Amino acid sequence: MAKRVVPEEARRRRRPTRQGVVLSETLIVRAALRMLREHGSAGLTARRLGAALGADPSTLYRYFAGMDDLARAIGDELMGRALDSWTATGDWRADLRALGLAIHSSYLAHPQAAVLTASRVSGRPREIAVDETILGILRGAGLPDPAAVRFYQAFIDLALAFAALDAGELALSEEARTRDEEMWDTTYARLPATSHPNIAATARLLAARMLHSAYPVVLDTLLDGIAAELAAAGAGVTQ
Amino acid sequence: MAKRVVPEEARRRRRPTRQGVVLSETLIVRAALRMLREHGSAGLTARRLGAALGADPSTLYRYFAGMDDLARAIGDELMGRALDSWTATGDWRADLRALGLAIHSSYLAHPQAAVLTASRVSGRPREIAVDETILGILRGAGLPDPAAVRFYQAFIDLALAFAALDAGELALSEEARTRDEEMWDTTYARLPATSHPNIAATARLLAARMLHSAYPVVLDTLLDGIAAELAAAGAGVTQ
DNA sequence: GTTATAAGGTCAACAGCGTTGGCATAAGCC
DNA sequence: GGCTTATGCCAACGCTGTTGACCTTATAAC
Repeated sequence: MAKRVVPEEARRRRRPTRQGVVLSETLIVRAALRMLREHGSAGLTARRLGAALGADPSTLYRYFAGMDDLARAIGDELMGRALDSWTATGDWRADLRALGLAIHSSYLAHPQAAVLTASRVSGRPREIAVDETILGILRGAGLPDPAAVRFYQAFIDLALAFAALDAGELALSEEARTRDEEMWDTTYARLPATSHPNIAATARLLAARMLHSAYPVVLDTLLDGIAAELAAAGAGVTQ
Repeated sequence: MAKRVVPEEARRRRRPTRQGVVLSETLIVRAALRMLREHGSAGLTARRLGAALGADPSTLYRYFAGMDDLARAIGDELMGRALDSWTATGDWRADLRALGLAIHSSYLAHPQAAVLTASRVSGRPREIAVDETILGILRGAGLPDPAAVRFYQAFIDLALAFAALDAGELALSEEARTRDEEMWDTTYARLPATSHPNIAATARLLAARMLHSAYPVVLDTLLDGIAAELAAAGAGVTQ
């Protein structure tokens, strides 16, 4: 267990490091994002982050309980950026679609960070703001509360799950990614039609399709499902 | 890079370890699964695995290029178990649904392993067998190849993405999980209705809902989407 | 101003990690 | 029965997260 972490808003004595840097939670998180981008998801270490900030590694433990806690803070930062890049229009379907894609692309903008954080619920303020927003859209569209909650969970889990999955691919090292992409040519495309008729028949389409995320496809089917529920629930709802 | 890994089928000289254990790829993978279950996803280390097998840690590098390669082998084992537990009925919708749930639950049966592997495409034989099966069901149902490929990707990515997400929750230590669940009571349920009206209004439903996976909900909407596509194609409507 | 408090910085050390190179040995081919 | 080499073991390297002890200085109280 860490000694004691003073919450950001209660910090008063901002003593600079030996090298003159004045630390703060957001400064550390930003530096961590930069390091993740430059050195990959395994490149974020306490020592390196300390060095980049001009501070001793152990200083980080004054701000976060451990590397895991730091990861959750990074996730919240990404969630906040998604919400900031989004604006409501009042059309529930367009708003949900845009918000889902915003979350997805906010995480994919920092794939190495997303790999670390996308599958963790942080419970931090910006994540809560996103939850409130989604629920508001669904209830505002006219869904009864049980359905709103059901689709809220499906929506946010879908966005996070695909963010993690797609980020995993992007976060691979250049070398590992080309090796993965070559696998389609060297392994899948060469399977004989006798043993794997369906892969052989669609190899060309598969290779082209695998370059894109499946998230938009699945998101749209989820939105279709919500629309169907709305049509069934509210008699006389225009389409 | 590791020295040279002899593929399993080319191994001839099965020399026992000092403690009498005769190693093999599957023996190592099984032991790794056991360790993951017992010690959590951070508990799988080369040294511990070596000790559990009665072998030197470095011996593992005769079988796998590194811990990452071992993780991919573990993923393939889980995929194989999913396929083994599944039987075809000829009804595309029932078959896809059962297969998706089989993959999901095969990974969730070893959440600590799933966290490590679910977001990696292994390209190993059993994973390829699953791919071939899914494509066969979709094309057999009558989908034209482009749609079959589109839904194949959506289907497998959805299964893997939710496996990873849900496994992440299950894989938390007992302590961390109860802390996460308490967060609903201590954080979400106490948000004032003035600042977070939608969360406040549905707090009860949310707490109940969050105990289940959203995967079945999303899977069913995807199957609905496939059915709609089939109906459109069957009616002579082309995309 | 002066002084007391403790926040917030540094430093050194720990145990454990993945991984490698060198070496020993025995399994199986000729 | 000897030779080759796959496969085991050992020792070591540089790295990691984390902690406890210590120092220093910004702020609050007087």
